[in-house]
Amino acid sequence: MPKETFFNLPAEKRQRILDLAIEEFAENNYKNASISKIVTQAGIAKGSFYQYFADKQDLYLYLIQVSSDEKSTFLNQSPPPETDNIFEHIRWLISIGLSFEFSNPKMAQIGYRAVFDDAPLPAETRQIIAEGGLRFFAQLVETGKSQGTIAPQLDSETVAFLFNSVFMNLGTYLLTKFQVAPENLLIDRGKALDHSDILATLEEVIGILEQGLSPAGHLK
Amino acid sequence: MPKETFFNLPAEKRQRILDLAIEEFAENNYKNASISKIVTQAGIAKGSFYQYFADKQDLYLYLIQVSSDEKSTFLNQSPPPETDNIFEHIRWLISIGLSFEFSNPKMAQIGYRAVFDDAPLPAETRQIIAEGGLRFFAQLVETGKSQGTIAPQLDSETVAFLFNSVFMNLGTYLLTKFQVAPENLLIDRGKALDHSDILATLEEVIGILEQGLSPAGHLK
DNA sequence: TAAAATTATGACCGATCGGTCATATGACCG
DNA sequence: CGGTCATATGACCGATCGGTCATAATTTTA
Repeated sequence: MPKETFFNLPAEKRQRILDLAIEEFAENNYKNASISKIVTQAGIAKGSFYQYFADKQDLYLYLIQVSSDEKSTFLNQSPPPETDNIFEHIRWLISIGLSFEFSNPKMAQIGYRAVFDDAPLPAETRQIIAEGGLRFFAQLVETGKSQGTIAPQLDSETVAFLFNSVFMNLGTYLLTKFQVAPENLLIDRGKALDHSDILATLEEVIGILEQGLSPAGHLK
Repeated sequence: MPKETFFNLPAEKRQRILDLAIEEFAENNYKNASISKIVTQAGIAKGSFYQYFADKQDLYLYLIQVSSDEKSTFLNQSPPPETDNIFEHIRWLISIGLSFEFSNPKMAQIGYRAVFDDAPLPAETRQIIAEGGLRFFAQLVETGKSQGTIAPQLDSETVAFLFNSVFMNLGTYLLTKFQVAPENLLIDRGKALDHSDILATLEEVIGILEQGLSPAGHLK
């Protein structure tokens, strides 16, 4: 947690530091992200930074939290679908996740790094994040099996891995495929996904998985 | 390319340096991989290293080449299947790729990093590697469409992305899922994939994709 | 064996890093 | 005004990095 001094800062200055920190940690892994660079670009003294944060990790964990909070607000903006079909549920989840990634690509990037990097997360937190994706999808798969939308003889863990692999990179893929400029995102905050071509691609991917996992074809 | 001095070294010493370098670059990205650490562990003077290699990048590019050569020998060890079905072809390709990854996990890791890291590859080389996976799969998808094994209305680029995402991480997933110990790999060099449970999982993943992409269910 | 060529060495360099600290600045209060 | 207290500063520290170079040790050649 940042020190009180940081929160006493003029909002503009505080935000400038935060923005530069987000950019630095989005572009570099934990070790390579440079405090020196942040303070130089922010136009503050090195010593000032350490009046705001205990150390590098303090800043990093704060960024993780800010990023997580931001994503939560996205999830609360639109209600979950009422259907029981897990693929409907995934459609909803992923499209919200994409909205977040499209309007906060840097924050999303920090989140990804948190999973794969050498980041100094508390062991507990790291475990939760790392297994979170797989566990979460594994749970969905179980539900899908009991609904009859996923072939029961498939290995749940493997299917969860499949989901995880695909959706992990989908945001970045769509960003490059449709050449979405960051400016457009900030304006449309949360509405960027209204582009029908993006949604169509998402639909295609989920459709392939839905058909591939359906019990119909897996009658050995 | 290493200097002649490096190749004049006693084979044992040369290999020791190479092994430590492979380990260092497998565990760290380019910037964090430390020459100082390598020479310390190898028991040679810093200056000696620079008698063998022009600089850090020289060593790195050599590792990439060694890794690439090693994988080539794997591909030449077993002949491609005679079938025209691209899923058969993928089965063959991926199982060979897994053989390589299972018996040379560190080299494979260096290859992955080459795609995602900030590695100082010649722009040309980087482009080839980065787009290689996608382009390659996209070509396969086109073939699959003309064979009638992939629904023609699907976006080839998106399907290629799907393949790429899944197979990119499959090796690591299988390594952890089946807790394969590195020692076993080195002994069985290339035979590690004989474990039927591993092959069964690979089969499951390809089966899901094959069914998901088949034209049968995509009749809109 | 003496000269020449090759290889090995580690102190040293400048740059960068995260982090510290004595000191300066300036706002607020009595 | 004087005093207090939060904030700002940047020189400085030790560690690590990639890379250099004069010199020493060793091997090869004549």
